[in-house]
Amino acid sequence: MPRTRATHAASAGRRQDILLAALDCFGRTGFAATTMDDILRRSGASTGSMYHHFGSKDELAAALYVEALRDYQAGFLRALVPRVGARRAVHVMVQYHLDWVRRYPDWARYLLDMGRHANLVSATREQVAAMNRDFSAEIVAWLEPYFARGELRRLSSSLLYALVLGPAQYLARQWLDGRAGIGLAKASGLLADAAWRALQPASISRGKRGKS
Amino acid sequence: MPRTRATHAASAGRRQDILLAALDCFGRTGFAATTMDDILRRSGASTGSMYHHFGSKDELAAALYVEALRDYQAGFLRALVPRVGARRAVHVMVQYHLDWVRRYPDWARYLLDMGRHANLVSATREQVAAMNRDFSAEIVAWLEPYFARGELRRLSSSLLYALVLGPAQYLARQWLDGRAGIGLAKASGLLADAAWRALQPASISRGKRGKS
Amino acid sequence: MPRTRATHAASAGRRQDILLAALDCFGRTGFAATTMDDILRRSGASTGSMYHHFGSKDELAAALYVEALRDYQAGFLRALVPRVGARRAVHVMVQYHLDWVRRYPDWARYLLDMGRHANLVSATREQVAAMNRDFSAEIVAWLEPYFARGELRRLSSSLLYALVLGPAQYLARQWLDGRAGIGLAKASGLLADAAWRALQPASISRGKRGKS
Amino acid sequence: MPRTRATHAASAGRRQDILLAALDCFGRTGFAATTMDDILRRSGASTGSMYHHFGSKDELAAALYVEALRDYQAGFLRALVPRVGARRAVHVMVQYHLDWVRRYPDWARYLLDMGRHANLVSATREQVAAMNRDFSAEIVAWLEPYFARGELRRLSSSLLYALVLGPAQYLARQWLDGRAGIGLAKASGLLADAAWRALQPASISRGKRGKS
DNA sequence: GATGAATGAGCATTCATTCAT
DNA sequence: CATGAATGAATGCTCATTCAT
Repeated sequence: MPRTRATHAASAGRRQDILLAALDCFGRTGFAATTMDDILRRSGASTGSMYHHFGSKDELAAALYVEALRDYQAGFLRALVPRVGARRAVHVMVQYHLDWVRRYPDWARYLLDMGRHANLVSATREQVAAMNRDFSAEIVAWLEPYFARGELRRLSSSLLYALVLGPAQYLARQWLDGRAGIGLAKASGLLADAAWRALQPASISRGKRGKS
Repeated sequence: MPRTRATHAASAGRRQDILLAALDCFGRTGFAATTMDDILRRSGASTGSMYHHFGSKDELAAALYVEALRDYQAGFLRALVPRVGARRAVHVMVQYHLDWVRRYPDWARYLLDMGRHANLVSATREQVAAMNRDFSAEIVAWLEPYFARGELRRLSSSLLYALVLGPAQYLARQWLDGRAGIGLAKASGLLADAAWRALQPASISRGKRGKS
Repeated sequence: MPRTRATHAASAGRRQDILLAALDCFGRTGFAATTMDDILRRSGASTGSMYHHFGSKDELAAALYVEALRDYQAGFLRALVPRVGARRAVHVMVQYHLDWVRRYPDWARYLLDMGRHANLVSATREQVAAMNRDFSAEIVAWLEPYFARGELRRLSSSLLYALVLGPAQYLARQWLDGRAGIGLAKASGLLADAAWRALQPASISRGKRGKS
Repeated sequence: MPRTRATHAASAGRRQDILLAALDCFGRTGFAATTMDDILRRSGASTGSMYHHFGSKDELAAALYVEALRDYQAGFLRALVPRVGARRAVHVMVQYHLDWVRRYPDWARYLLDMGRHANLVSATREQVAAMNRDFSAEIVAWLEPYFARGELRRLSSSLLYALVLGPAQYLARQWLDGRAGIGLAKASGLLADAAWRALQPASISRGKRGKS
């Protein structure tokens, strides 16, 4: 995960090398189109070594996915400073998201690409589901005061994320593909503001409504 | 939707059969994991026939992509009725998007999945780029009056799409994966409204701003 | 065969077009590596038309082979003017050979390439064998007077051809591959002379012989 | 002859097995008509093993070609004993050639068949060209004294080979196809003598010349 | 832990040939 | 005679994975 080397001892090197090589390859060509050989060559490891550390391509992909997700979520939760205003709260989430993508584009790309069709070994699938559950719960708990006070609309989590992260995600995808005409940092404020508006209690623009 | 241009006789059948079979397979298992044999079996065509109509797996995927994109964009532009209010204009776009996804989930899934890593033959890549360029230009032209009158914020197209379609896209992805806790039709109004709020000229919620 | 068009009526066109296209393709890439489609494209004919005229790829190749062989042999026999001196007789054969190769390089290449592994339909195989038998017989008959008079060594036909045509053939192969440092016409006299020397009755250079 | 360079351990086995199986198959049915599966079955290797050692069918064919050529040329040069009489020198070349064909008919067949249309990977093409260049240079150097003393005609190498090896080559082809009415060993002396005559300085039979 | 030769099922694609129009 | 869509067996090659050293 975002740390580049030497997690504990110096011997974690091989494992980490492989992980990073895989990240690079998957990011470049996608999971399916990447061959174990590609990863082998890029990491400098041997076939045997590779299978010693990761039992299979799927397992490797899963380990990578968990690593990425863990880092993203941990950072996210760390950013959730308590007792800020509602507007600040929304901004924090959007900006963390864009920031993380900007700082770890490879990991972001991977997380985004693997979201669907994730070839997750069933064991990992459950682990990921749990991580997402916990993550979501913590966020909701953090937001609860704002909901309770009516400062933010209480929405189903699907809608909540769609409104808060949807625009950021959309732009992030474009940016990662080199097709966004604007930097993520620059867009950050605007997108955060849009999310903030979206979460305002309902009354805002009703006046202008025609028939619809 | 995705109707073939009915080549000459009524026998556009084979080609279309293959196209639809491919759509189904790609949607189910993804491009890379789908074998030509899967498509063969599902379409009832023979290997030779398949390669007679489409030169390769990539070409087939590209043809499918263009077909999907063409239909999405054509419908989108048809929905852009002129001279409606600004609010209505924004709603139209969001709702068309969600509607299309809801009515053609297979095509939507395919378009979404192929967005990145698109194995597009270089010839097709250019065609797609041109389609997107034209499409974007028409939308911007349609919105121009609203920008001019100051009814909608004039933003770069990246940001514009991020704000308008971002949330819808986010939810659509979840829905297509069966992970959205809500129907697309039901969410439509809310997401459209959020987009509308996002595009309001800047002053709206400034009062509540702290320092940020 | 070496005539370019219109053997009889104007309708022989298609057949001849195909034949020539095949010759060209086989010569370029070899029989096995040439696809029926290559020939189709080059000849402008359609699949059906092609199979109407020639039942199969092998049959086409066989027809071509017979055509080439017939022309080569007919010309050869025509060149065998009677009652010339022994030396002249030998020269005639070598020079005809080189001349034919030089004038019909494509046909020569084909004949040379198909000599081995000839995918000849069994019917054709027999026909070719007969043609060769007759051809050989006529040559031997023509040479008989020289043998009888002791002006040329009487050798088995294998050896005879090896001595007479071997050098010419060797150079012809190189020339057809663009690897001969000399023109065929220029080499003609020298090779013919070598053949003539080779066929002299045995005594010539004995004086110089050591033990061998 | 074609012994592998015995890589390291005694286990050069697999590679050599495949090489020999390929030689056999190519010789039997020709390069194009031989399938990788044929070679697989005959060698007892697995698909993967085969492609581990040789990257492709073409590469395998090229490796085989180089092996054959190397052995032929090395043996040839070894046979060039210095300071023998001119006649003996010519005999040595012709006889080595026929001898090699007789002792390694499979390799000879392959070399002969692959001469044209050689599917040589471009890397190999250059290597082969270099081998031929060097080989030719050594032969010419060896013959130089005879040329200098006027004991042999100084000819371009194309012509030289055509005269010396042409007849032998012609007969060898027939013999390899089972169509020569005579054994190679038996023909050897006669063909060598013909080459010797051919290389004599020009004056020999001029007296008999008519007009020509 | 590391190495790399070996495995073999599976894949995209080719291509001679057939046949309905 | 001509056309070209359709056929499907066969082919070269890939690639995740195993295993002996």
